[in-house]
Amino acid sequence: MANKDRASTWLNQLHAHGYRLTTPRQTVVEVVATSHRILNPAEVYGLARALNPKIGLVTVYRTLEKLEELGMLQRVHQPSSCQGFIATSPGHQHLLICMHCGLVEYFDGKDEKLDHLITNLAQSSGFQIQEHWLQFFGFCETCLHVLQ
Amino acid sequence: MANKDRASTWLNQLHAHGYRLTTPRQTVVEVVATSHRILNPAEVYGLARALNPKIGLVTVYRTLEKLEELGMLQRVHQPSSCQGFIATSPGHQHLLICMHCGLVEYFDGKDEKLDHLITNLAQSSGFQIQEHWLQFFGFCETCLHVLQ
DNA sequence: CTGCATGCAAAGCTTTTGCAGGTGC
DNA sequence: GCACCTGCAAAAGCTTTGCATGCAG
Repeated sequence: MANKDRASTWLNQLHAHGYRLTTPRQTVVEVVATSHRILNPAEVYGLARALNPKIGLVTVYRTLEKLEELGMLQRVHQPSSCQGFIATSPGHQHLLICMHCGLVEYFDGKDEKLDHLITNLAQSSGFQIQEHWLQFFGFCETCLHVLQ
Repeated sequence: MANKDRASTWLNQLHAHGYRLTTPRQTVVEVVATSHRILNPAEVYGLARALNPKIGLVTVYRTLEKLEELGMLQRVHQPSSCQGFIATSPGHQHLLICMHCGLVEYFDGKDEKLDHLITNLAQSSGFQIQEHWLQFFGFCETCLHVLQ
């Protein structure tokens, strides 16, 4: 799905959940649905203001909150910060994150070995395991060149 | 290693790095070196004050910062918060974390399959992968009973 | 027209910084 | 005794809340 389509899909979903389609919401959705990079609220605000100078930071926070609740956005924790957002991807996807520019690549987490590890861990520890994080951090090709 | 020993080991290491062994530092080390649970700065402060009522929150922050720099403590990100600290464990250890009480179990992350996955990912994405997080979240046996 | 949504301002938290006094070594 | 360390107070960030106005449906 092209990221432009993602924006309109998200707007439809917001509408389907009874939320009004206001200009500020459309702006925030436009920004985050089309981004390949992790964005924090301040970055979203900056990009949104370029499209719609009247938008307020508070609206950005409130819109991100809704998009996260509805499962379109996920919050991403990184070594340097934990207020980043990126579009979710269908299926259980793991992330490969550029520590310099925040570029995200998804990869499929379906892994028998991991399932097996979870079963073993649960058995040996007595924990009931609910979720897991598998994330890789590095530098993307573009940033590798820049950092040389 | 018993956790009591860990506290004195850490104090020795602090001393070896030229840091003075003050009462507030000893208190903070005592608290975090003996904890099996993830603690955030406010929790460390609370526990430290029970041992030494005069201690200041600022000193807690500054001591945690040093212990992290020297590699004795690691910062742990969780779905609910990202300001938790727990003792590091020798070797590359992954974490199993109780989402209710913060109890941590370490398990060895040495995994050929994971190394293989990293190699493949680096190749297909062009990323230079620097680090990864593999963490499991669930409920420990004790909390499972409490939550029933 | 009705009520949800917005944006400003202010409050609330957590974390960091400045500085005078205290204390390991 | 000197330099590092501490704790208070204040500043600095970031996020949330209150409220009057605005606008989607």
